[in-house]
Amino acid sequence: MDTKSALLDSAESAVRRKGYDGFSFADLARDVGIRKASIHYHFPKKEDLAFRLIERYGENLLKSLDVIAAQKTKASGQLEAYIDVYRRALSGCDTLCLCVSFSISGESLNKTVLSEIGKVREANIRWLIGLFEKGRSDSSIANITNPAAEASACLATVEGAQIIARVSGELSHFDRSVEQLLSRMT
Amino acid sequence: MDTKSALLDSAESAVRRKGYDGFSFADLARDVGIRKASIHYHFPKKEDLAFRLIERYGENLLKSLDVIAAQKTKASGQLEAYIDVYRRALSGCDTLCLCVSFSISGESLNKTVLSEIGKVREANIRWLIGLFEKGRSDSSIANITNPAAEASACLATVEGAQIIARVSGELSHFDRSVEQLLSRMT
DNA sequence: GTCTATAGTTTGATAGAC
DNA sequence: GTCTATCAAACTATAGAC
Repeated sequence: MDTKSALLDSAESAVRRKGYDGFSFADLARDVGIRKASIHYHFPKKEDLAFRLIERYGENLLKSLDVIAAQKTKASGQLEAYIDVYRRALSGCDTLCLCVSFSISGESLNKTVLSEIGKVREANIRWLIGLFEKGRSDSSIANITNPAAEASACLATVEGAQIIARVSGELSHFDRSVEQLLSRMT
Repeated sequence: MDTKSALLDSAESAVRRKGYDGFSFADLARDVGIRKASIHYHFPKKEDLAFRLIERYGENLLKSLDVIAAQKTKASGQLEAYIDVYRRALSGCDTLCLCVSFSISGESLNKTVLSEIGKVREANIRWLIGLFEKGRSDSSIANITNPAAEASACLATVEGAQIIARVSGELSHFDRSVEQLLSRMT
């Protein structure tokens, strides 16, 4: 594994565990096994690291969504898989999704990073709208009248469910929060 | 206003705007108009401040919920008012609810503080379960089969909706996320 | 690419005068 | 209760050797 990728992996985990203001180059250096000054060769400023983190996160998320769309034919199965992405991202209630973690430290991030977070979220919502439109057509999800509202509510619910599980340390709290959503599948 | 309350007000706003790791005693001192060393007279350690913050937050939340329960007779009206508490807490997409902000910095908080956050959330959920039980009895909210699942989903949704609005800077994103929830009122 | 060395800030916290 | 003065530790970042 190249150092740059190792730094990104370690940083992503740290941000999702502790927030952007909660992790330092010292943590990163210790984790990857180089000196903290060396980090600046790969990412001159902490902001450069932040930008690359959210950019890579967006790329990976889109890939995951593509895989789901390719593997599951029914909307209900796609929704199930989508929720499981957020469930697994908790990894033992230790880490939140990167967007959620970044959202709290908004004042420490520059406009470029914030705008990239917005783009990722929009792509996410767009995919969800497609999902709920499909759910309305194939009738695999009950009571869909407004796919756009469903998409926003769904994203809010899985992100909020992560937060509740994270602070309580109970994965069952995540499951309880999304139970309603899953119960609409036919 | 006594200094201690002024410090708590300033600190609460700061945590909700920037997270626990994102605000410093220097910010606080500047805002309240005393020297940062003086803060330690009121709160010896930053953790003492954090604990009093979440404790006070819990007290205020319970008071708000009591007022809602006293003023609104129908469950639908109470749900509307509940969602509005979280909407107003955003205050121009500048501040999250304290529980959400604290959740991200979990690793910087001691067990006492984390446990208090848990208690506040449990009281919140308990109140919501009562609300949805009432909604099932008075039929002012549609399709309630499981009040406990509804309560967890509702809390997750309003918290997630706050995050989405916060990072996008658009209050309309909050409204879109809770639209689904509000559309079930009769 | 990674290192040592170091600059320059900022952090939470303490001691002691008033 | 609030102040000045100060501390040790942590922080991001840079310069220059290898």
